Amino acid sequence: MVACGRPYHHGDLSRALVLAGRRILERDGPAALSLRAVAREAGVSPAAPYHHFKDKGELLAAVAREGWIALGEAIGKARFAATDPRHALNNIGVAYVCFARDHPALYRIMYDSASDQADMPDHATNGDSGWRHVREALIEAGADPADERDLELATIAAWCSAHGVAEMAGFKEFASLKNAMGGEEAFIRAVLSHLGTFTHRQRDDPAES
Amino acid sequence: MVACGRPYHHGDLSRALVLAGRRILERDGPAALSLRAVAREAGVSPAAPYHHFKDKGELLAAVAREGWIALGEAIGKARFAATDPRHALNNIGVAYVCFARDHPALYRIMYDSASDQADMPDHATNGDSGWRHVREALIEAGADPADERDLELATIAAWCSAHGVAEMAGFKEFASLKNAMGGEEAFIRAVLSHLGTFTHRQRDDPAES
DNA sequence: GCATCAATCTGAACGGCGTCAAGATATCTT
DNA sequence: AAGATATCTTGACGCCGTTCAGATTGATGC
Repeated sequence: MVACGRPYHHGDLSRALVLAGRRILERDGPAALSLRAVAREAGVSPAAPYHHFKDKGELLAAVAREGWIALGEAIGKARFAATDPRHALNNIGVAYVCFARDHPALYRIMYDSASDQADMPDHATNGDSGWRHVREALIEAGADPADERDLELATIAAWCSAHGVAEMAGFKEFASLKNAMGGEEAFIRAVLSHLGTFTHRQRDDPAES
Repeated sequence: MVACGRPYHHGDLSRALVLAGRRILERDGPAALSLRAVAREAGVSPAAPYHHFKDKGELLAAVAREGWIALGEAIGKARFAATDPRHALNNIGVAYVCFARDHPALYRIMYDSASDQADMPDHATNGDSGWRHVREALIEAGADPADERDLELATIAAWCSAHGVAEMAGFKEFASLKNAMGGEEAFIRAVLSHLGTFTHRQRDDPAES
C-alpha cells in the first residue's frame, strides 16, 4: 500500500520525467524541450508521459515548479545573508537576476508556464516562497505592515522590476556597458539601484550573495 | 486576372505575409502563429514565404518590428500628452503597460523575437523610438545629460521595470486588488509609483513609502 | 517581337512534433 | 490464485518547419 520507492513498472516515472526535462533544459535549451525528447531522455515511449500528465503543458508546469522552489530558496538565502535589512532587498534583487542568468532556460519555462495559466503558480506566492521573502524584507526595511494594500503593491513592484531586469540583462546590447563597469554583477546592481525598491546601495563594501 | 498594379506574381507578398501574421496574432493568439498558417492566410503555398524570409524566425521578427514601431509611437504620444515633464515619465510607464495589455500576442512576439537574437531590435533603440523618448523624458525630468553612463543605466532601469510590470500585470492573482483599487489603470499607476524611475525622486533619498 | 534569365511560386516530400486509441504487461487487491 | 487496475508500447493521425525540383511569371537584351 505504501510503495514509496519504485512502485510500478518503470519506477517513479513522473519524477523521472521532470528530472529528464530539467536535464534537457540545461543541456539543450528551452527549444529542445519537447514531450517526445523528455520521454526519450527518460527511456520510455512518447505516449508514456500521458499517464502522469494531462498534456505537455502540465509536464512543463511540473518542471517549472521546481524552478520556483529553487528561486525561492535563492532569494531566502540572499535575504538572510545580509545583516542589515537595508541590504537584504538589494541582495534579493541581485540574487533574483543572477538566478535568471544562471538558469536561463528554466527561468523562461517558469514564466511561459505561468503566463499560459495567466497566473503565477502557488509556489511563487505561498509558503516559504520568494514572494514572501520579498514581502517580509520590505517590512524589515521599513514598510508599514498595517497598510496591507500598499505592502502588496510594493511587493508586486519589486518583483515585477526584478523580473524585467532579469529578462533584459542578458541582451548583447548592454555588453559594452557591462564591460565598462567591470562586470555583470556591477551592472545589475547599478540598474537595480535606479529602482526605488532596491535603492539601498552605497558604495561601501563588496557584496555577498 | 485582376492585376491591381502589383509588381510580381502575387504582389508584395512580403508585406502581405506580415499583415497576415498580425491578423492571425490578434485573432488566434501567438500559439496559432505558424509559418504554414501565415501562408494559408495569405493564400500561398507553405513554401512561398521562404523566398522572402530566411526562416520562420525572420518572419516573426518582421511582425515584431511593426510592434516596436507601434510601441514607440504610443510612448511618444504619451510623453507629449503631458504638460509637466514630471508627469511625462509617469504617462510613458502607463502607456507602455497598456500597450502590452491591449496587444498581448504582439507584445509576446516582440520579446520572443528579441530574446532569440539576444538583443533588442534596432527599432527599439534607434531613431524615433520608444527608447529615445524615455531617455529624453528622463533628461527633461532632471537627469544629468552629461553623465552618459548614469543616463543609460536610468533608461535601462525604466524600460526593464516597465517591461516587468507589463508582463505580470495581467496575472489573475491581482484581479481582486485591481478591483479594490477601482480599475486596472489605477493599479498600474500605483505599481509604477513604487518604482523610482516613474516618480520624481532623488538619487540619495531614503526609501519612499 | 522574341528568346533568355532571374525572380517567384507550387507540389511533394522528409523528419519531428503533440496527441490519441488499442493492446500488451506488470502491479495491487482480495 | 485470479481478477482488477494502473502502467507502458505500438501505431497512427494531422500539423509543423524546411528543402528541392520544377512550373510560372516579370523583366531584360536583341
